[in-house]
Amino acid sequence: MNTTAILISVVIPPIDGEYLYSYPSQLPPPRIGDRLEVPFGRRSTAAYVLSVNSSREEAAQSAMIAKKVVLKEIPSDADPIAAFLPEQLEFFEWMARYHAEPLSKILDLAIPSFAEGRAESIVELADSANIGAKLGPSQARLVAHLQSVGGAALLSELRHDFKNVGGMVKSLEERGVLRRFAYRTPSNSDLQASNTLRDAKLTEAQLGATKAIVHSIQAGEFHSFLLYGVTGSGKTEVYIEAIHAALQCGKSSLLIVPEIALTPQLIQRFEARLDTPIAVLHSSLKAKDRWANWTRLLRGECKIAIGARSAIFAPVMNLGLVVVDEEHDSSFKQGEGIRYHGRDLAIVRAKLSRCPIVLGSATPSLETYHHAINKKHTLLELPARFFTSKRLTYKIIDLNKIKPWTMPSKGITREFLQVLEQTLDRGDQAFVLYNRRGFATYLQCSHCEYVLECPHCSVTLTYHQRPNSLLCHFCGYSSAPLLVCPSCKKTDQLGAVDPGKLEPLFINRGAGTERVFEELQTLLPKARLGKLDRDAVQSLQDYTTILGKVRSREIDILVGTQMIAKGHDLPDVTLVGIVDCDIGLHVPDFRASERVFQLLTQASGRAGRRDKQGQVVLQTRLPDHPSLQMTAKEDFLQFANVELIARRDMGYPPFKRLLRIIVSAEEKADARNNAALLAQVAHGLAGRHSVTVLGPAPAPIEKVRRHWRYHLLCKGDSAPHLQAFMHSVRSSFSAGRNIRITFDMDPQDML
DNA sequence: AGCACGCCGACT
DNA sequence: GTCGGCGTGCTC
Repeated sequence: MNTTAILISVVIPPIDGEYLYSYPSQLPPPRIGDRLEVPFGRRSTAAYVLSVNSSREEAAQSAMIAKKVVLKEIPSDADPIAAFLPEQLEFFEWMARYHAEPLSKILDLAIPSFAEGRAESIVELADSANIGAKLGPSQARLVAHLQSVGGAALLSELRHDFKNVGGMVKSLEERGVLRRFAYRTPSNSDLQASNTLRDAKLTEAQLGATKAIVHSIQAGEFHSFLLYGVTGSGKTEVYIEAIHAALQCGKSSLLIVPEIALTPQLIQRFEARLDTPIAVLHSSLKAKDRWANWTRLLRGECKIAIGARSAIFAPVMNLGLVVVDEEHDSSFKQGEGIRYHGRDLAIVRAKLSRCPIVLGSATPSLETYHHAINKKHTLLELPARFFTSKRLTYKIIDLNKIKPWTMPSKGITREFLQVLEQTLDRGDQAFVLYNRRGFATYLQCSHCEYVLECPHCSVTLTYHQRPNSLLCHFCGYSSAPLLVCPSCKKTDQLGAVDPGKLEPLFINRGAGTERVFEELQTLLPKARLGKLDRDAVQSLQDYTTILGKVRSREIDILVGTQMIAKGHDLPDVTLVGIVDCDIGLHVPDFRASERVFQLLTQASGRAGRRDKQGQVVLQTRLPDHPSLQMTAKEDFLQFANVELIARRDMGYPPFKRLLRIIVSAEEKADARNNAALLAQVAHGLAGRHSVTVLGPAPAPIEKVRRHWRYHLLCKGDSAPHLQAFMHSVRSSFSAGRNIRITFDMDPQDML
């Protein structure tokens, strides 16, 4: 045996456990955090180096020898590339434990794919001539699925819904039924330059906040701050000053913002004020650029990283400060796969890096606020509106007291319309919020009253005029408008006989932004309307463009979903009208009130910046609801206190921690039975971990992408309790092959 | 996750 | 008979 051989220990995504290899001693040894190809089974696969030639390897090797396992040697053309920093390993390991996932999967999630290699495959149906080929049942299902989604799909997406995809695609490809080719990420044009921002003088409050943060940076200790300040109170200035101070200590900073806020303007503002390169980690950057920025951080060429949720994994060296802006934003929680929370991970990262973290918000999450009250976070307040001392005026319109026939249109009351007209007459602009896309929320058969549902999900199909189609907002399924009712088989006669006389078969129920847009166009024909929602915004570029049109006054009224609630300083917008404040209040979710309050408050903040008097119109059928009342009183504290009492009484966060376990399967009975079995195991383990288990119950949205879902809700007094419990459940329950079990630690919604 | 091996049902 | 479905187990 070669005594000079180097031993390395690696993890191999997505497999659990560490694997030991010998490394050619003539090569320079790899380093912790390197990524390299290793022979594994009869193939070669990517691996991440966890440790090199330590006593750990020696011990592991003895165990291997006892088991008569011969270590494989890494080929001598191995080309290890740095992928993460050794100092990040502790953080990744923490995350692996917290979510009870293999470390290798965490690394795979955290580290961007390399520019070269590993191209995603797109699978496309070949010409219909070949589809007549004999197919097995699952192959037929795959082909049918492809047909239903327009003939092509990403291989990785198919993996989601089918098992043994690789094998099936291979054999179907050989038979000419399918084609497979490399998918190239559509390129996103680079950030465009704009004028720089002037320096702003700090207010007393800003100075005080900055001082506290800088103190912790200099001391090199963990400290968490809640920077509480309304829109325009100048939180960004505090971030910039703190980052600047970190730079002067020779330390780096990491800034996490909601995806939608990651605009060129934001980056420019930081670049203009901090004379140092910034690594932007943007999910829609070209893979090559993303990797380039990642590498700049790895090499220490950049000392500042700005990005959305996943930027929390950025290899920022010698971290001195972490900032999470709009801390309450729900986009920090990953909704699929490993459901991590960017904000919570940011706190962990700061703790492990011994540096301060700043959580900024005008409407803090109740978790964060609660921790601030209990002195876990230090509260830093920026009280004054930076640009104006004028408060907003709020007008609550109680729709219960208004006769529908007195309304100028279905959604807009006379009073709201008047205010809109006055605003336009003054030469000002308005935002109109309607937090739902499309034209009609659902379509109902006029004959049998059947409501159209997505064939894959248990949600209604939304009618969109542009393009003229039915759309599932959950899975993205779309179809042309139906002319035959699937339930009573009656045919839509409209247009066929006498267009003037007949009613359409399906009646539009409920509204969306398209509908509100149309109503406003009819009511205010002279106004120039714009629309801002997911349908209008395909990329961040579109988002910036539309807001730019508002700024340049090409748009008088902007209609949109929650997207309009976050935005920039638009001085001439003096009216924000919320067509229906109650959307989102009736969903079966304990965070509903909190989210609605945040939405209403953030939207209101768009009105009347600078020196103009701003107005907010709130149309509602629940005029006494705290979410609405406290928005109108601008009283976050009272809202938080009311809501926190309810949370405590109900045993919800922040007083208890939650773990949601979702069991899903294509067959409803499979999902139900396995959920019941899992529940038995969970109930059995609950007591000894001081966890209580509720359920199983069907998930509020029972079916998603053809999979039926049941869930369990587990409550624990502390995260470690729940974590231990989750590990036990994981190891003592193995579900059937076609059953998927998802563990959602700290779930943000229960749908 | 792949990819083997290995076992059962409906076609030449 | 055998092709091809999918269950089980291993990969340093």
